[in-house]
Amino acid sequence: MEDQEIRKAGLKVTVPRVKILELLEKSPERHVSAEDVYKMLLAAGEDIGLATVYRVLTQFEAAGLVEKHHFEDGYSVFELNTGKHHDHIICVTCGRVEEFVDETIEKRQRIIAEELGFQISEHELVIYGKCLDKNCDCKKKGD
Amino acid sequence: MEDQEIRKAGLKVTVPRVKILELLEKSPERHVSAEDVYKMLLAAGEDIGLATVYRVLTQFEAAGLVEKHHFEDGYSVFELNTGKHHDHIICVTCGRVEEFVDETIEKRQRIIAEELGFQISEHELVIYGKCLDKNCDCKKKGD
DNA sequence: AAAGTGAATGCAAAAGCTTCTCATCTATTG
DNA sequence: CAATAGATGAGAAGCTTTTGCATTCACTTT
Ligand SMILES: [Mn+2]
Ligand SMILES: [Mn+2]
Ligand SMILES: [Zn+2]
Ligand SMILES: [Zn+2]
Repeated sequence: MEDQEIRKAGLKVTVPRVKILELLEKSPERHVSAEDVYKMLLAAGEDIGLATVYRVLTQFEAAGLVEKHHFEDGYSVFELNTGKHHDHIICVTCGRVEEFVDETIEKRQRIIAEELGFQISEHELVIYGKCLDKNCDCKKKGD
Repeated sequence: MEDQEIRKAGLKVTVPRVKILELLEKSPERHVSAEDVYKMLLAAGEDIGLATVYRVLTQFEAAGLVEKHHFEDGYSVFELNTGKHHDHIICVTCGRVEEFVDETIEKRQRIIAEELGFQISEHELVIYGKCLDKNCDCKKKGD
């Protein structure tokens, strides 16, 4: 299943690549760091080096299988590329990440780029805030 | 002149702090990395350590005198805080940075945060593209 | 099915950016 | 001008990410 995607990317179908892609597809958390992936693999009993995780994620990104983001923390996070662009809003308290798309914002960006004489290649919009959800983990002080 | 701003921030008025603030005010490039600041100081004959540059910039940020951004390059850039929020569009070819504000985008963000149950603390929007300006440095192949 | 070949892997080392430690120095106050 | 809390520079250390290299592996060819 994943095999075809990997092959299509011009990469050999190896255990690390299959496991990493599976993990990205099945992980409960869509947005994971290389370290996260590495630890999850370890926990799952896989013996895959951190360098390989970085290499594979980078190759997957180049192949368009995953996307890399820089949420202001000092490290990168990866997520499966769904083919549909979206932006992010992150809770600075609990780290929860929600995704959204707003066509008005997207359109305004195209207009702005046009006005300023730029040909857009991509953009990154991240909103930071506190989630007000009373059921969120970050509200449960004593559990 | 800068002295008052530094004092107001609760910091002692020292040579490194004054020089760094002056540099940020006078630099032709608004968006500079810590390394940039360090090298410009060196070039100006000032003997200020890189660690001090980082410390001072961090303190200035905490005091609201400067802002820090993470344009996807792996390092941080700083700029004088004008008090007016703005976003950025960057040429991936020449690195030129333009600033813009779009009230429609700002408003939509507030609505989205509201809908998703977040209380916004800040946001960062960066558009990447190629500048089409024929007079831009990145178009002058043979000069 | 076995061999051959280039690609992929794991580990350790190194790189790049940023922060920390600590001995020395300095701005500020009285 | 002495006293003192705070600031500095140099280098060590910290973190994330990349790289070098010997070994292993996937895929093709016999
Ligand atoms: Mn996402
Ligand atoms: Mn700016
Ligand atoms: Zn968007
Ligand atoms: Zn904005």
